[in-house]
Amino acid sequence: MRADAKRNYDRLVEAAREVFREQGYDASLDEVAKRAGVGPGTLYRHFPHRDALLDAIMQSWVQRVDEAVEKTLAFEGPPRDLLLGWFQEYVQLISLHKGGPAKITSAMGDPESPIYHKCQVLRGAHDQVIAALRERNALREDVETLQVIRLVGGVATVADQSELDLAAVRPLLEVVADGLIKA
Amino acid sequence: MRADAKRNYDRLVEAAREVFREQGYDASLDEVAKRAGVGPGTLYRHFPHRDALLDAIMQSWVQRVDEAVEKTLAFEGPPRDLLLGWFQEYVQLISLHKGGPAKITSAMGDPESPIYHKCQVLRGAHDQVIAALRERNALREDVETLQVIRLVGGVATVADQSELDLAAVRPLLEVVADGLIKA
DNA sequence: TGCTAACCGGAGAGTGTCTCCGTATCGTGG
DNA sequence: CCACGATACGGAGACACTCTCCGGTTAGCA
Repeated sequence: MRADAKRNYDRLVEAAREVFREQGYDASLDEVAKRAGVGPGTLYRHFPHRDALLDAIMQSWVQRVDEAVEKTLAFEGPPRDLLLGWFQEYVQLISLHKGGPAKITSAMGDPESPIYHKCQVLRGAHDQVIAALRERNALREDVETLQVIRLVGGVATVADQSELDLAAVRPLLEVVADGLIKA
Repeated sequence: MRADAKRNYDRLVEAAREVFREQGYDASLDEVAKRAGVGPGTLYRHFPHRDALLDAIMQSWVQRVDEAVEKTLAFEGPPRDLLLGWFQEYVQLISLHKGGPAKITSAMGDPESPIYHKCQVLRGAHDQVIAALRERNALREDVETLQVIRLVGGVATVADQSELDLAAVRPLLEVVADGLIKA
């Protein structure tokens, strides 16, 4: 890759991160190009479609996801609180910009999605947390990872679209957690 | 209202119902106008924005919602099954076309939304079902109607966006119901 | 039948997406 | 150090969608 190409690539990712955070995932891509100081042609050569840009942005997630999992697994309290804590981390992770939760949650179960592979990191994270709870025999037996992801993703999506704050989201997550924890 | 105006109004609503069902709530409004056999100007005079069209479409809901509530309240079995049955009715009601669940769920808590008042019918329906369960002392005390709506709306939204069938949605609703029913 | 308020619908401005291709730049091999 | 080919740049523009404005038309009443 030529030096100028790499420079523009990096600028575009950075600009996209900014614009998406400010205006949501529906923001104009020309705006992204403009802010990166390049023409639209350059943007579309590097990133054939919107999702490719999202994919690049999500690179930096991996580390943060790992940290969140580690923190969760180190938790010593009751299983319900562990699960609840993880849910809150997860909701924050996927709520980086407007439209994110919906995008990610639906990509999670769609191997055709351009960001499917990135989402598998999140799925693996869930697997680890769920496995830890199973070890303590705290979880209902018939639930699958994908179901948990969809439940929490649903809450995050609603929260995103209704612009709910953490205080409003928490009781929703509690209900989900209570429904998952063994009675 | 002049006869020709009413005729066009009705045609537009019917066309919108068709187009939204086929292509989702994001479909082109010019397409709706074309299918109704009128110009875009006529469409936008009758319906200043997309939501106004949705509002008109939702007119026919009221009756169906009432029927669903009645059916639910007549149910004699255990509270969990009553709640689950209602959830399924509700998800079907708001999943008339792609994008519907998200739209409705976020409008539910936003008095500024053009379809807010229509949504209050749905809210009233939830209130009735929840009141019935409270009477049986079957529900957790600290939950509010809006929270229940958001939880089920979240599941419906995810189902809509991931194109899940009823079989995939049911276990998700079960978790929510279990989290709401008194232990 | 004739009048007028109400309605119709197409042209077009504004915005966003995405492509094509002439031009500019990089970086290597001579 | 320079020249040249490969690579990348970016703006013009085709296309799609939303929404408005206004000249022409029509319904319905007197």
